[in-house]
Amino acid sequence: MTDAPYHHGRLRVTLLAEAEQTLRERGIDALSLRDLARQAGVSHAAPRRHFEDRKALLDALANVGFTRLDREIRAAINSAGDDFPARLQAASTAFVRFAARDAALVDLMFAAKNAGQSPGLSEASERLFATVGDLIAQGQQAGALPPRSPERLRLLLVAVLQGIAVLVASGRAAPAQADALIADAVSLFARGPAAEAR
Amino acid sequence: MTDAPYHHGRLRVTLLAEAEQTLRERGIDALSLRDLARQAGVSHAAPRRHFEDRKALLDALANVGFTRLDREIRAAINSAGDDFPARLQAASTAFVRFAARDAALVDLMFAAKNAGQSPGLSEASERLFATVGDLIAQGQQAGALPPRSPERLRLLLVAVLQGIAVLVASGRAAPAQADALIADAVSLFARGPAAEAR
DNA sequence: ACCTGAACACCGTTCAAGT
DNA sequence: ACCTGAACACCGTTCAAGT
Repeated sequence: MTDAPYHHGRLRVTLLAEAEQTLRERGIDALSLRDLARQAGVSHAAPRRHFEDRKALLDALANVGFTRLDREIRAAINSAGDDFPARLQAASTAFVRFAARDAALVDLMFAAKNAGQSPGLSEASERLFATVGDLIAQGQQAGALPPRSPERLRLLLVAVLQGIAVLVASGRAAPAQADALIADAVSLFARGPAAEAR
Repeated sequence: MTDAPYHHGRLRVTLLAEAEQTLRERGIDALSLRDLARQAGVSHAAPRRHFEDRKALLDALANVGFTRLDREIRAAINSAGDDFPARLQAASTAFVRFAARDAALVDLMFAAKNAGQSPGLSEASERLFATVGDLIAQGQQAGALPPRSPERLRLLLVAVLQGIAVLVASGRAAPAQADALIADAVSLFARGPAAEAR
């Protein structure tokens, strides 16, 4: 919050931080480059230097989202001990918590239009996927998962986690239900439904 | 395509059909009320009679999406015979096919901002959820699913299906991978991973 | 290298008026 | 009941010009 004019790299960081907050509090429709510039006390054409267009800002936001989600999931896994189901549950809970807090950001991160798009974005999402892959590998080493096709297991786990997260983010599953959902997903994944009721 | 002026209910249907096509071919950013009006040969203020604002049009689109997805999944289930895994796979495949064809529409349908919103929208999505619930009930009656907590199983299945669909829609899973994903999900769900490799 | 200010085309929304 | 046309405020994007 210095009074000095925005120079160096300050504006980019400032715009991104403002955008994150606006996205969280008022949704993606309220996100305009001109408004962000106004908030930053800068002319409406200034953001252009740091984000080529609106889409570039959105990509950068999704990027930040993937990086932060990856960090939070890693932290959750690392503080969950050695037990595989416990680690899986910790990762799932971190994902759901993230989705509940930043629902609009999750929309952005998994939007279809970001298919094979910007390399920076796919790089960030691939780091998250790699973290899930590591978790799968650990589960297989611990004998908690079948030893075949880690790639397919990884995709399936990502699908389950993302599916639960979106259900929570869109309000179709209440936070209370989310815990039960996670528990079911974990037991399904780590031991199969056979362990649950057969 | 009559030459008569747009009256009666024709304009609403026309606008919706145009919007569906634009959404599919050019994405949600290309969807503007003014442009739709232009395509329909009508003044830019005319759509207002049928859609109060842009959000109302988007809600209607999501509504159409849920209704159509439900219909396609029902059809797939009904033509898949009596075997539960076969029905589950047919439903999953129909979902993925829908997502691959209408990726942007799927984004819209499961967007976070449609939380507890318009009653019409939640009604349409609940019909889809009910179809999944029926499938779960069939699976339990056939003894292919554990007899407890059908509600939780339903939510979990919706999460898995939606997760796979979004992975496909966003290009993070190739159509070829989607089949393997579905097969894994089906075997995980219908028999547990224990049946796969243990 | 970074930002400003004017300009352009486009948009959503509103409203008095037409048929 | 449904549509038109003008109007308003806002937006993304471009570009010559400033520091």
